[in-house]
Amino acid sequence: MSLQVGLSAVIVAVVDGEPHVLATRSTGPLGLDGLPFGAFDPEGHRTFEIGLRDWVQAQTGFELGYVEQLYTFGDRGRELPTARLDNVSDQSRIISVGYLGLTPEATEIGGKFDAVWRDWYRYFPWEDHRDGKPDCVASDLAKALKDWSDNAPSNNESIDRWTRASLAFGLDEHPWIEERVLERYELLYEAQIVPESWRDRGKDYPFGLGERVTGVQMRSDHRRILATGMSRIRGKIKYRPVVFELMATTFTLSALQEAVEGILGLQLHKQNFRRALEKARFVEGTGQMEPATGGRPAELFRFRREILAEKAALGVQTPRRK
Amino acid sequence: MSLQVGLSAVIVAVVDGEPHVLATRSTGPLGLDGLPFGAFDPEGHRTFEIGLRDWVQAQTGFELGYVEQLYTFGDRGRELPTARLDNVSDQSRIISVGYLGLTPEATEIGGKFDAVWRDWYRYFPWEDHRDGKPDCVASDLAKALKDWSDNAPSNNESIDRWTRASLAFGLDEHPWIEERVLERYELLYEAQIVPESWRDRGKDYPFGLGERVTGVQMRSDHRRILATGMSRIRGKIKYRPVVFELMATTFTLSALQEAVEGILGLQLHKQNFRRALEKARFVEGTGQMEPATGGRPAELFRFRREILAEKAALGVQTPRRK
DNA sequence: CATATTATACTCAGATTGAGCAAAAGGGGT
DNA sequence: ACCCCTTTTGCTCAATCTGAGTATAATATG
Repeated sequence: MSLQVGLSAVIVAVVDGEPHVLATRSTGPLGLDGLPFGAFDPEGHRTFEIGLRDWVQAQTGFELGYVEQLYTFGDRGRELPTARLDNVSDQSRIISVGYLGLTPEATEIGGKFDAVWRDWYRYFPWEDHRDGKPDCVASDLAKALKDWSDNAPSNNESIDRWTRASLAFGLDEHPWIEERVLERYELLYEAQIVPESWRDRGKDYPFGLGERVTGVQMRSDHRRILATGMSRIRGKIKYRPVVFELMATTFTLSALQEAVEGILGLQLHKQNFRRALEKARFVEGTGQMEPATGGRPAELFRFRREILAEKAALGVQTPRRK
Repeated sequence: MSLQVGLSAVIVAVVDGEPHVLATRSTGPLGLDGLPFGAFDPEGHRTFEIGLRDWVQAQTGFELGYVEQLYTFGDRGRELPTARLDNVSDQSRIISVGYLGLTPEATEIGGKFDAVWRDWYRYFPWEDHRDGKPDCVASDLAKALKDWSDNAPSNNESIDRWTRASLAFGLDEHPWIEERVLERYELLYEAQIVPESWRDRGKDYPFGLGERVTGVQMRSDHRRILATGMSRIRGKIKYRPVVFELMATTFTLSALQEAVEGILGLQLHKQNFRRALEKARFVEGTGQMEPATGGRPAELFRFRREILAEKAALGVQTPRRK
């Protein structure tokens, strides 16, 4: 039997401190959002990455900068029977190679590719802890997960479910671990709290929980791929200076901090964040000032790209506030 | 055009502090070592991981424990024209999904699958820095890389080459960064120091450097996949407690340290290594003793698997000695 | 019973981290 | 001009962690 291979892309940009992803809009019968997705053409492209760049370029008009492979999804169980993916016949498609791309600017999208930038918390409202634990976690999801645990077939299973849920979502005194985005989404999928769980089995979604709680669903397994991308970037930001791929050539330290905070969904301690930046020698001041801060003008900084080569080149530290 | 998808596995075990990988022995006309490799059968297996487990089980008789996806290789440029891969016709093969598997014991291999455990430094002699920088790096490879830099077409290119080489291999005062295994291998490939570079272009290997310096080659791009696996495990060991997947249920702290040292190719500071283990509460003593240490008997410890769930569950810290 | 060998315990200075306070430099209104 | 608000930037301090070294304990060996 033959397989077709698709490429899917999680393309991230930060707009005013809010992380956005490039999403394809509401096509097909179900009218769901999706990620940019295209077939990989082994004739035309020597590598996946070249294929991806070409195809994003052709369809959205902008050039990808930083790109890394995320994961290869080959799980037949997760397929959406009703999905119609461009250029890929459902019969043979099994595999999609996910990529993460980071761009410094959310260029407006033109061309035939009907894509828009969307706040990524639209799909994952429970992931934004910048103003403390959001209500949707603290009450609605906690309750739904509790129900799921209580309705387990055995007592052991019940305990196991609640242990996993409370660890993943930072309930019952457990700390919130921001990079476990995928783990949380998969738990919600397993607990059938998220509409995809029902849709993939051809059933109607029975819950009363709205998008405010469960987030906006995506077609096929795209929300899972997005979760993988978010996990990756949240983890990587701590040990590789990848944030700078999301910034313009110059930026204020506050803007940089807001970008990191947006990605992590957490607030950071300003003074310590800056101290860590200085110690790692990631940035250097340009004499210029940015006056429109609303207070004292801020100096504009630039990323010292040389540091990527120098020594260990660790990531940005993320000292939690409070 | 259709593609075939193969699964390749980097399966690691530590024998007496020496990391080993499962290799397939010298089949085919060239008589090269390779990694276990099999076609992915989308009909028979719902996921890659299930497929991999099944097929390793069937061919070697043992059960994989910890498994994670490494990377998907789809690079046509790296293909070996003369390779003959079992069950996969060369015509259509482009993609292979690499997996990393960790097992606590190097079970002897039986069955039709002609596999052996091999010290992984056999393929990467320059990666073992447990007794300081090895000669093959300090002299032979440094010289070969210097030649490659000097023979660059332009002066800029020459500087760029040497910068990359000295950074990757820790020359000229740069520190050795153990997890950059893949980067180093790819540099040697690019610099045509490694036999694969010539073989893949259908030429004979012209150098006088022996296997003591360039390591033992593998068929197709398997040495690159192995390098990817080594990079992954060397990086991950620091932020996830994966070493324990390589240990039996009980072990002495020295054996644990030797395993980590073997993986990283570095020596660690014993006291500080233990202090870090204690602080993270990764292990707990069983009252039992291991008498055959050659000196004072050592207590046998066990991994506290609960910690995987608890809090952040960081990795083992790796305080360098000297 | 001394010696070699390995395991384990303890100490200490320097660096790093978490947290908070204080001053500086703008804008806007009165 | 002056006060108030806001944001940037500079500085301090205690608690903890890290790197490195020293000392002692428990075996086997000759």
